[in-house]
Amino acid sequence: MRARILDAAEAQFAKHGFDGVAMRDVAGRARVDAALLHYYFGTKKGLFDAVFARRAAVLNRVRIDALDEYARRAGHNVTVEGALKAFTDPLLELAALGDKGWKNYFALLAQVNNTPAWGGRTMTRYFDPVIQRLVEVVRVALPDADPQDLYWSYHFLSGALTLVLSQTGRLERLSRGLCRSGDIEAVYARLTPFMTAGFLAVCQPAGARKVRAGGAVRRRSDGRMLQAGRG
Amino acid sequence: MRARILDAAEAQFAKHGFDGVAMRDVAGRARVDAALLHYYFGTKKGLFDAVFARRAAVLNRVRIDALDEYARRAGHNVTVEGALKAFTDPLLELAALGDKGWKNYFALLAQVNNTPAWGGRTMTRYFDPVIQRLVEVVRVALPDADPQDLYWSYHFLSGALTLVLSQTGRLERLSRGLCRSGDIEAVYARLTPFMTAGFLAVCQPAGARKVRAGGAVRRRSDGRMLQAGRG
DNA sequence: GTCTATAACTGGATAGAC
DNA sequence: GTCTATCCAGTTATAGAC
Repeated sequence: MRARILDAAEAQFAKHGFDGVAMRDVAGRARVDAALLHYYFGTKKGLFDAVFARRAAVLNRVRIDALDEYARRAGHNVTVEGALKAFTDPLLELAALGDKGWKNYFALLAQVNNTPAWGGRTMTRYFDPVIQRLVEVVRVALPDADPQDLYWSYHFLSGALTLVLSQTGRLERLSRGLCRSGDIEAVYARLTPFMTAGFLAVCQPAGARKVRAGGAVRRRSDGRMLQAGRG
Repeated sequence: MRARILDAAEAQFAKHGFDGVAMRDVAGRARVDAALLHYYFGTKKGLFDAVFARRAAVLNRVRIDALDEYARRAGHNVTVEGALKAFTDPLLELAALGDKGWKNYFALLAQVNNTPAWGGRTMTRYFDPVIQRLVEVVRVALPDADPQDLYWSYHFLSGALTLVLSQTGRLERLSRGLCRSGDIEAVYARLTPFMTAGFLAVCQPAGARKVRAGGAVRRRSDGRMLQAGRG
């Protein structure tokens, strides 16, 4: 019963946000009486928090496990790519299950992650430990990286990942049907390579960085970029 | 008067989203009578659309101009980095002005971009032309790139860019004050290098791609990734 | 634990005076 | 163009029967 309410609330909050959802709607979709929601969860905010916390716990466990497992197996041979895969793959696997609940939850995360009023606080409260663990593991691969570069790089990854899972239909429209945003296989094939290259470009100290052909970048001492070659 | 209402509405919608804002609040902050909002904009949705459209027009003009200008000057020597800079720099410059209005607007964009119910449609309606132009210009640098790879890469960029501008305070908290999300100089220094590397890693056809040391990736025919070396 | 009824309030929107 | 007054639909939340 509790679960049915949480499922319905999750779907509605994911689609319309906290303020766009009426307790009545949730009760109707869950096919329970409206007063029950208050009996179980007290307030609307209580219901929302319960929705948010339920899968956060699961998500954090599988990701922390994946990161620990990867760090243990890789030892000193940790790579940026391996660390990022350990962080994102468990999430993509859940998204690929076809489970409506997880898809809704990820769409909810995308909204919260971009909600100025309280989104930052909420994401911090629930997800900081796993992200700090990710940064730790990446640091094994890039021991000389500037922490600021690592955090900014993660921030870029976070934005991309949440938008990918946000189910807005944006990509379909933009690509005129060429890409489907629910196509997790397509994300698997591209997200980690993209992000790995990004992390390396930003976080690898200048001395250790290989200069690549075409569009090589070099960091100046003040942190601004200079474009090498023809601009 | 219209402008004062739009400014107040922009700030409120940016912070709390469409459903989190009351017309009364907007009227109060704009210090005008509540009935005036309906006189000028008809409905709440009419007000929201006016807010959204106002700066979209400005943003589209400066970005299209920057892309055209860059394509003209670079000719056949277009680089991915140059194209991405032409696309993002005008936006970052507006964000760096210190103008509260633009900051609010970008936070609003971040929310809309991640709103499942109608965000995709809205972003498409207002911003598709400039993005198609970006893809066109990037294609001059990567003529053999698969369009799907380009659209996915843009999707990643879009998510990162909107989160960066979303003003949630997330980055501050995560980095324990080491980074400030409003620090546009820091974004300048990192966003383009990160995204350029990502685009090249994903969109450069395998034949033309240099294999990099450490964490090299190869695409299989089915699009899945294989990690080279120790995983 | 569950449902009925309703309190208490806030929301968008409008009619009509000036 | 602007403001007063108000309508009324929809909201969260609770009291109390069963």
